[in-house]
Amino acid sequence: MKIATWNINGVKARLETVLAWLQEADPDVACLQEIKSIDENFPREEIEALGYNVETHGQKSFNGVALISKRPLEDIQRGLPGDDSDEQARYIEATISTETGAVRVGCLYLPNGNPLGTEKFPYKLGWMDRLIAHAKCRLAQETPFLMLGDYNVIPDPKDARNPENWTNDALFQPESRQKFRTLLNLGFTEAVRSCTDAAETYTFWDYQAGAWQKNNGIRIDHILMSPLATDRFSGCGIDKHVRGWEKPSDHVPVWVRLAA
DNA sequence: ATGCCTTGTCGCACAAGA
Repeated sequence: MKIATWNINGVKARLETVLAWLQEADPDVACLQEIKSIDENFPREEIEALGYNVETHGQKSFNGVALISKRPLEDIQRGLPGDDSDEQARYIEATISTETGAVRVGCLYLPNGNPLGTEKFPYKLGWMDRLIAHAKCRLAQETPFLMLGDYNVIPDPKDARNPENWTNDALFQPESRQKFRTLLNLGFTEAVRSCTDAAETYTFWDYQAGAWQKNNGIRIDHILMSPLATDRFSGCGIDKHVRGWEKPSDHVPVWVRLAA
């Protein structure tokens, strides 16, 4: 079973690219972020035509997440618990049943948090606290659980080509990295770093200043697996070549493979 | 560098991203 995550930066502008990638990569489940669409405008028929079920949690203009799966998506949960006043569409979760049991999959778009010194950074940290609380809840349950998405956190200096350029950025603040470690230390395995220690392993390259051509990237899209999910983990990858396609997103897909 | 691109918006410049 192949489960992927990708921040597509706008489903309207990226539909042809998304369809091309789905046909090439053939994931069983895909978590999409930054759909930038309300649910009613999401191009569900085009994706259903490739054999997928589609569930969205969108909003106007910004943010928005979607879960697509060849198998049915059950027990859909929209929004991250812990703050009823939060109107930003950044989380959707569902259960997928397989021949060997169910997996619970959370698709997340963690707040960017920039610029520092505004209300955006405490919103990011508060959202991470809510994610930690929710993850504890899921770890206490029997179903294998994965959280995939755009975490907007550079975990380590080696996860940036030029870490010194990020010292005043919300993605690389000590508080952001600390909370990411707290989340991991609940008992999750981070898929990509469990596969490779290779330097220059990135998932995002800015559109500006030739970042892609210079390989000036960062690694901010992550897949966290609960112990029961990790037991079934058999491999992972980053579809870096997609960044070189026409009209690319600034992020590329990241995926894991689980037994059955 | 408050810059550089890209997307979406009841557009004709601006907000937001990272």
